[in-house]
Amino acid sequence: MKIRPKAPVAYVENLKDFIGTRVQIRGWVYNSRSSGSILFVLVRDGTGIVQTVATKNSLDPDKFEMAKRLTQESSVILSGLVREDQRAPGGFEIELDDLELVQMAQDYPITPKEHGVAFLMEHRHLWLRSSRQHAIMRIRATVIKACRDFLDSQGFLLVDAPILTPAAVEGTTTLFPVDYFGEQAYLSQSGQLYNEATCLAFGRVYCFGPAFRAEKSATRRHLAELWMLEPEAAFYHFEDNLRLQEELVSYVVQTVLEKRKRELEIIKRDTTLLEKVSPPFPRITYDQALELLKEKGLLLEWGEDFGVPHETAICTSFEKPVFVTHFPAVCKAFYMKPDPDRPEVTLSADLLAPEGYGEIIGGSERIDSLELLEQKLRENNLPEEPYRWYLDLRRYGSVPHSGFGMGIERTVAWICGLEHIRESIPFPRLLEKMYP
RNA sequence: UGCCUGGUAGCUCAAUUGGCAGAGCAGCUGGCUGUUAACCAGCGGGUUGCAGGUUCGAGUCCUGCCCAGGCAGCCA
Repeated sequence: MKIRPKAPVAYVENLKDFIGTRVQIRGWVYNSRSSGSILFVLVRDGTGIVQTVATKNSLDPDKFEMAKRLTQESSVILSGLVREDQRAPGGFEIELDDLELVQMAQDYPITPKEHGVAFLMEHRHLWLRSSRQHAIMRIRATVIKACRDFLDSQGFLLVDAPILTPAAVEGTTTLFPVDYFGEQAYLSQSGQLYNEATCLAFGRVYCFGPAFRAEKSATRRHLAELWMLEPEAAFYHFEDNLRLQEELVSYVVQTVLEKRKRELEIIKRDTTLLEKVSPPFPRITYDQALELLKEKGLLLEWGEDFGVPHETAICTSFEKPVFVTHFPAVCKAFYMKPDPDRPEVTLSADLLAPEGYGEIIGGSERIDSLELLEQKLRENNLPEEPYRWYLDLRRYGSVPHSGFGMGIERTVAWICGLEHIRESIPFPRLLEKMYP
């Protein structure tokens, strides 16, 4: 048996820097093909997949025998010479001269053939090892980084909101209750109200974290646990808010197109429409949206909120994301500021992503008048006591301010062209389903 | 919660009018020195979701239940 020196560890994504060098790769067997005296083992190391080739001449006989018996997803540490080879998928190949088995996997459930959604979801912890899921998770990471880079560069400060929030302030049907030292608490649905406090402290802020919705929604665009980016800015009016949104979304999309070209190819995303995402975005008012829907045969009474078919009809009428503005106060939250020229509508806007993806952002200018906010609480039958701190914000140096919440998973689903939101997050929490 | 579709081998599916439950992949054994979801030969693998009913005979028809997927409702 030949004694070989230890080679430096390389990662598949950097192999081009190691052509002609002997390296060590640590990873998992993705697939293998044997042809008697020559053997091809595809190995993934988390950064990519590389084809390794072993022959009876290149590898000791006992290691060659072991290589032949390697099963899918067995963990290995291997070394060999890196070289370019057009016959290898990815263009690089490693000629094996050493191989160490870490653990032999047995009967890996996800085979290289097709599988149904239910089976894959049941094995989500293993499904994440596939190329497609790798591509989506890398794009998700880029979306999040782009959001933060953009806001940081615009002078926004990351100030996080609490996840555990005190007893019922609004209806409790859509909240997850938790026991908080014997007191009833709830998982946060949104950081928005706390953002208003930090925005009056720091000027321009955002929070980024999970939000929890206990709604009985079992659709392809709902999650019980989702991640939200929520900027809030003092002295921002309605118009400033929309401009920030279209600049943010455009930056995120263009960054993904630039940095995740390969991943978009792996998931076969047609990027024609994504390339058009740049400011300004088209805008229609709620009233105009009703007209548009009427033309398409979808009748809606003034004051009714859109259902999924309505959102789909509106967003497929535009090539870019579209703002629907000035929603009736009756179908929006109590804190949204009424339009001074027309108090029955609010200075609110939803941003609908194209290609049928629908709402990815909801936002508004907030009520800054103490009297009006107190009146809205009464109109909505909300108790004043839990809102004492929130009312304080209008008592001590109140200013016009605006903000919005962007759903990360819906944004990722749109950018990746996913059929269902469940692929946009590592471990989706769907209606009454929490495994794995 | 309602409607629609489905549940057959570890996975993806087939099984004509109610008439012997089958294929590919995965696994195992063997073969092959450039494979590309490799290929070739062979082997093992089944409570047809569960319970009941109709029938000489049920994977197939009927009833109930369970589970899954899709659509909708709901949805700061």
